[in-house]
Amino acid sequence: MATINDVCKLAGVSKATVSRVLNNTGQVKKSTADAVYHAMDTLGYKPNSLARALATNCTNTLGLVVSAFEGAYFSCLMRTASETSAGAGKQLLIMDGGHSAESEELAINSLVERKVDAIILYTRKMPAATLKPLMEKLPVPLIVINQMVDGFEERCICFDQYKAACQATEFLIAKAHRNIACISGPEDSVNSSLRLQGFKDSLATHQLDHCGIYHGDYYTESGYRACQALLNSGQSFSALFTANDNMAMGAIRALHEAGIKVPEEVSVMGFDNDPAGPFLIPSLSSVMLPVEAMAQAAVEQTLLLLKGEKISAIALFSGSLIVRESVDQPQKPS
Amino acid sequence: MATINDVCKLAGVSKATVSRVLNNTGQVKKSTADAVYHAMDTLGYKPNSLARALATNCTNTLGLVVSAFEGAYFSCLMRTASETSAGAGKQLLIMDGGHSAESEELAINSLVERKVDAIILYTRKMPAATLKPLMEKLPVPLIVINQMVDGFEERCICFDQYKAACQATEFLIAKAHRNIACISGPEDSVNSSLRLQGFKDSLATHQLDHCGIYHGDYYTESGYRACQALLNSGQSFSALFTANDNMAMGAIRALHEAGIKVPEEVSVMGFDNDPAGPFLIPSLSSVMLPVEAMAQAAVEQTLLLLKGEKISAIALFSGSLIVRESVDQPQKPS
DNA sequence: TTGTAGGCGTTATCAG
DNA sequence: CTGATAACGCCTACAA
Repeated sequence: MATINDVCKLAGVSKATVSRVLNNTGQVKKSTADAVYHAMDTLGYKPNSLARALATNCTNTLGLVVSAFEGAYFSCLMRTASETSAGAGKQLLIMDGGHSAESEELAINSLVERKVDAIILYTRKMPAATLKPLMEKLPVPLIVINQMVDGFEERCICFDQYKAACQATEFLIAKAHRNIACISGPEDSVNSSLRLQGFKDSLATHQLDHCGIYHGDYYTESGYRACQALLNSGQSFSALFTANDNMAMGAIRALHEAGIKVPEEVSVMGFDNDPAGPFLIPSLSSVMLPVEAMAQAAVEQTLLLLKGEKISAIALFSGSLIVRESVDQPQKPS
Repeated sequence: MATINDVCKLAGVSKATVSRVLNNTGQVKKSTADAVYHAMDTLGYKPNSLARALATNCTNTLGLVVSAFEGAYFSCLMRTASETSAGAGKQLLIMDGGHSAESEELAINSLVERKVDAIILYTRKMPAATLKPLMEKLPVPLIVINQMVDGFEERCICFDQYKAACQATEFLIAKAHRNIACISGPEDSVNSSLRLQGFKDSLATHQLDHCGIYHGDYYTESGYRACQALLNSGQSFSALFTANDNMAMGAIRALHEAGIKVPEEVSVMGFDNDPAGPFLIPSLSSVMLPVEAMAQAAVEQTLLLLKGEKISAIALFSGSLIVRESVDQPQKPS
C-alpha cells in the first residue's frame, strides 16, 4: 500500500503539502496540487484511515447498539441508520445489546474502546437512572432511542408507546369488545411496560377489566405459547391485544389450532406494523411505528451534536393505527 | 483518557515494560508486573485500539457484506457471524452490499479502507469471474459465501442450491403434482438461477413442463404480484414453487384473495425455512438452509486463515425439506 | 529483566 | 504557498 511518503517523493513535495491537497486545507498552488493528484492516482494511494484517526481523534464511525438482529423492526432501524450515516460519510458499527441492561452496557463499552465518535443506543432494559450517569461520564456522546433522560432531552429519541397502546385498545373497545386479553412483552422491558400500562389504563377508563395478561419475549413462539396458556385458562375473550406483530402471529396460529376463527370469534391487534402484516391471513391490524423516521432523527441529531451545533429536543414520535382484517366486531355481544 | 505514558510514570517503568505486561510478551518480574497492573486500574487505563492497530497492522475487525438487513435469513447470518467473531475477540463490521455487483464491490472497498483484517462477502450478484481477480488482488483475505471460485475453494462457503431446489420440486412431483408453476428470484441472482435450474431440471426428468415462471425480488410484495400475474395468465396449476418463504407468503395471500385454497387447490412450497413458517396458516413447507452453520464456518475459516494455519475446502452445505401444511396432494388429478 | 529509540501513516503548528 | 518537525499512542527490535 502506497503511503503519503511515496506520494511526496513522486510529486517532489513535502508530506505537509500532500496532506493539504488531500484535505483541501490551506492554499496550494494549482500546479503543485495537480502534481500531487497525479502522483496519488498513479500510485493508487488511499489514505490510511487508522493513522488519520489517530492523528485527528476522529474515526468517522458511529456505534449503534440494538436489542437484536432479528425482526423487521430492527432491520429497518439498522438499515436506515446505516444509510443515513453513510450519507454523511460515517461508517456504522452495529452491536447486539443482548437481553439485559448489563449486556447493553457491555456493548457500549466495546464501542467506546473501538473509538467510535458517538454511540446510538436503542435500549430495552436501561432505566433512565442508569442512563444518566452513563451519558455524563462517557468520553463520547451517547444518544438514546426509547428512553427519556432528564437533562438530556435533546439526546433522546422516543416513541409514545403509551399513547399508541391506548389508541389500539380504544379501537378494540370502540369495536364493541368488552372482554379483552393481552399478550405483553418482557416484564422488564421499558417499551413493554408502557404498552401494557396503556392497555390497562384504557380499559380502566371504560370501567373494563382485562381477561388475562400473559408475557412473551417478542418472538413468535412466545405469542403462540402465551395464547395457548390463555386458552387453557378458560377465560373467555373476544379480542386480544398483543405487544408486537410476531407474537400476534403466534397467537393467531394458536387460536387457529384451537378451532377459533379470527376475527369472527376473536379479534387480534398487533403492534409494530411488520411488513408481513398485510399478507397474513387474516391480514393483521397493527400500530405503525415510524422506525425509519426515528432512526434517521437519531443519526441526524448525532451528527449535529458532533458538529458542535446546538440541538434541541425532538418531539415524541407517535404511531398510527393500521386497520386490517384481524379486528372486527364481536359476533355475539358478551 | 489515560495513555500508556501515564501508566509508565505511575508505575515507574518504561513504555516497553507496560506494553509487555499488556500483551504477555517477554519476561517481566512479577513485582513490576503487579505494579503495572495496579497503575493501570487506578488510572482506568484502556489501550487505544487505533494506535495499536496502526502499530501492529491488525485491527481485530472482520468485515461482513450482506445483501440486505431485512429478513430472517440475513438476521441469522449477521447474528451468528457477529457472535462467532466476538467469541474470538474480533469485532464485526457489517455493510450492505446492495443489489448489484458494483455495490457489492463498493462495500468491499469501503471495508478495505477501514482496514479490516479480512472480509466475508455474502454475494448475490458477483460471478466467479469477477470474484477471482478480486480475491487475488485485495490486500486482505476475502472469504465468499454463496459462490464457488476456482483455485480458492477453501475460501468459499456454499450451499447446494441446485440440489435443494430439486428436492423441493421432486417432493411436489412425488405428491402427484403435474402442473407446477414457479416464482423465482431476481434473474441475475446466483442463488436464484441455481434454484430455478433445479426446478426446471427436476421437471424435465419427469417429462413435465412448467406452468409459468415469474420473477420476484425476494420480498413478500413481489411474490404477491407475481402470483397475481400467474393467476391472470389463465394457466392452471396445482402447485407453486417459490424461491423463498417471503414470496411464498405473498403468493399465498394472492391465492387467498382469488378464492383459491391452499393446499386443497394449490400447494405452495417455500424456500429458506423462515421462522414464521410454522405459524402461518397454512403452515409453510420449505427447505431449511443451515445458515447458522454456514455463517459460523465462514467466520472460523476466516480466523484460521488469519492465524496462518493451512485450511482445506469445506464441503457443500445441503438443505433439508421441511414438510408442513402448505403442500398436499392435488384434489383432482389433472 | 528492563529501557532506549525508531517506526506505523497522518495531521497540525510553526517558521520561512 | 511550502517545508520541517512534533505530536497521536502503541509496538518492537536492539541494547544494556
